[in-house]
Formats: sequence, structure tokens, C-alpha cells
Amino acid sequence: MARRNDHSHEEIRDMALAAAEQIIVEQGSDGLTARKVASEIGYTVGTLYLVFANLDDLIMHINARTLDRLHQLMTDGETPNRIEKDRLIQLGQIYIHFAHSDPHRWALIFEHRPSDDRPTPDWYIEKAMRVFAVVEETLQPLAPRRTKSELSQAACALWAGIHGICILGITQKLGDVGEDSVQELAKSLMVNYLSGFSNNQA
Amino acid sequence: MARRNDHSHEEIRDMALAAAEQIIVEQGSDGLTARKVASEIGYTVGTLYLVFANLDDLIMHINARTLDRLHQLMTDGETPNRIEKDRLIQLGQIYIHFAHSDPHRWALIFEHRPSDDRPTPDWYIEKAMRVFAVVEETLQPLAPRRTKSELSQAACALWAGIHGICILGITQKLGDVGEDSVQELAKSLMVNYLSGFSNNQA
DNA sequence: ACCTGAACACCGTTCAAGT
DNA sequence: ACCTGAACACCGTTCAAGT
Repeated sequence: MARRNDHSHEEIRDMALAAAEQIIVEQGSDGLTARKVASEIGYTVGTLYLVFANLDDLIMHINARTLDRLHQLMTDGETPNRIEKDRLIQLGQIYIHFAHSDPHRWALIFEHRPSDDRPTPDWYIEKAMRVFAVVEETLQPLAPRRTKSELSQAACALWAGIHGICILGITQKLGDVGEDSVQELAKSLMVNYLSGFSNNQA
Repeated sequence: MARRNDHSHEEIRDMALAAAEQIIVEQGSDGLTARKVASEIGYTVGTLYLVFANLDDLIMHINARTLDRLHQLMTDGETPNRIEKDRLIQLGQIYIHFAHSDPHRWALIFEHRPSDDRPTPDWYIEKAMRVFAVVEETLQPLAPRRTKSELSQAACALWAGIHGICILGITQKLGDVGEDSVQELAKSLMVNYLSGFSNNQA
């Protein structure tokens, strides 16, 4: 067989991504193999390598979609009149809920480590930054006298903190705690951190 | 060939762990395979399965050693006269420095996810708790009026926070920041969190 | 009794050869 | 031109068979 031309490369790409995402959601990253993705879309493995550089490339594109969805969730239902502090806490809640409701796709983002020879592409970094920027913008009104670099450091510390709680919670490294406990821990982190960050500004 | 009896199973176990750790340190977890470990100690793959249940079991034992070393680092050079707040910050520094100086072994602890059918053994959980207890004990004098459960929640939030910063720092998810920036972020997290946690107690 | 090594069921990745 | 499918170089894990 050969020369089927049933689908354009663009179409094959989208089909492969959709199939890969379904595998990830259902079985986690251990279940994702090139052969499975290929057979799911009715092509052979070789075809996948016509469309993606390798499996890492495919994973990166799944992660890009995941970041887009997360960004959507974080900016959706934005209620500008809300008190800023609540808005920040809400962002944390959204993140944690996202991680719990879609643990495999969420975990995939952090399982991927950039190798030395293939550095993270710019389009990917940009998507990651876009999510992060939401936090930074929300934090700003809460400490108006802080410099831009202080704010971005605070957003970093805070978000990494939420993320760490999420990880240890989901991977059960803190014992068998549910989403509610994780939410509480995150809230405690944010409230106490903000108390220091907002009050002690120049 | 067969029946060599050059080493007891105990000895083979130790040799295998040592060889595996060297591979991890030098090549990271991707480089760790049962065949490599076996050939490194002069036995065949099969022998490894006489001594470990599987590769996961072997990794768990490496992680146990890593946790022991981390605990050692955190309790070594304890200077009781030091101000408590500095001691806590020092713990954070030790953790971050540890992660940076031994990134592969550190990462291995968090790459391992407990599967449903093989839950984390008690002896492992105990070792993880022992590290965590150091944080909790150090935190206690800083907020003497907090309840035990508030303290343990705070230790959780704080430590998970440090850990999150560490992860995002080392895996370059915050851009290409060095150990110094990570240390600063962690310090910012601890100082601001403590400010809220100590001052707002009943 | 202790260990081997070959086998099984998989991988990611490549690329000559079919249509 | 487009895709195949067989090949290569690996995996983790098992277990009959050698000494």
C-alpha cells in the first residue's frame, strides 16, 4: 500500500493529536506510544514521523493545547468588580481544580524535560508565559507600590508554591489528601504570603 | 554457567544499588535500565529480579537512600542557638542546594508515582515523613500559639512551596534561572508567609 | 541452589521499496 | 508523492534449563 492521500498532513496532525490526547487522558503518559497513536488514526508508525519530528514534539503540542485550555479557564468568568485578593485565590482554585480534574494532561506538562540539544521552542515558552502573566496582572493591584520586578518575583514564588502543593497533593507525597485539603493548603499559602507581601511594602 | 555464589544476595543488592545510583547521577533516570545495572555489576538481568521485585522496587530503594542523605544534610550542623526564623530559611537553602547539586537523584524521587496495585510501602513513607518532620519542628517555635494541625498545615504549604519553586527552577519552566534566583524566590516565599503566619495567630 | 540466557512482548525511530 | 512495513537497536520481565 501507499499513496492514500485520504488526509492532508494538517489533518493527520490534528487526528494524531486528538488520538494522543485521548490516550493520555485515559491511560496517562505511560500508555502513550507512537504505535498506538498511529493505529488509532488508521495509519502506520512511519506516517507519524512525517508529521512530527518525534514523540517529544507530539507531546509538546499536546502540552501547548493544555496550556491554552488552562489559560482559557483562568481568564473565563473574569469578574472585574471582584475584590483583587479573592480573584487571586480564585486563580489558585482554578489551577488546582484543573490539575485534579485532568491529572494526566496536567502532569504531562511537567514530565517533559527540555533536552540540551532540543531546547524548548519559543512558541511553547510564549504559551507558558501567557498563563503566568494572568497571575502577575492579578497580583499587581494588591501591592501597587512594589516594583515590576518585585511583582514578578512574587508571582513566581506564589505560583510555584501553588504548583508545588498541587504536585505533592496529587502524587500523594503528602499522604492521601483530597482536592479539598489541597485547596486549603493553597489558600493558606496565598493568604499568608499576601499578608507579608502587601503589608511590608515600602 | 550458573551457581557462582561469589556474592550473597545482600551483597548483590548493595552492588546493584550503587551501580544504579552512579548511572542516575551521571545520566539521569532515562539512562537507568535493568540491563545496564546488571552488566555493571557483572551479573545478567535475570539476577536483578532475584533481588528486586522490579525496576520500580530498585528505584524506591535508591530514593530511600536519597531521602536519608537529605535528612542528614538538614539535621547536620544544627545550631540550636540560632534564631528560629533563620533556621527555617536555612532548611530551605539546604533543600534547594541539594536539588541543584544532585538534580538527577533529587528528580528521581518525584518521577516515581505510586501505582494503584503497588502502593508505597510503609518504610518509604516513614523516611519521607522524617524529612518533613524537621520542617515542622523548626516551624513550631515561630508560631507557638498555633495548634498542632495548623502547624502541620503550614509546614506542608511552606515546604510544598519551596519544592514547587525548586521544580520550576530546575526544569527551567520559569526561564533560565540559576540557583541564586531560586534561593531568593524561596526566601521571599518563606519570609512573607511567616510574616502572615506568625503575626495573625490568635 | 544459584544463576543464566534466551524468549516474549513490547518500545522509538528510520528508510528502502511499493503503488 | 505518499505511505508502508520491515528492520534496527533497544526496553522490562520471566523462566526453563544448565552446572
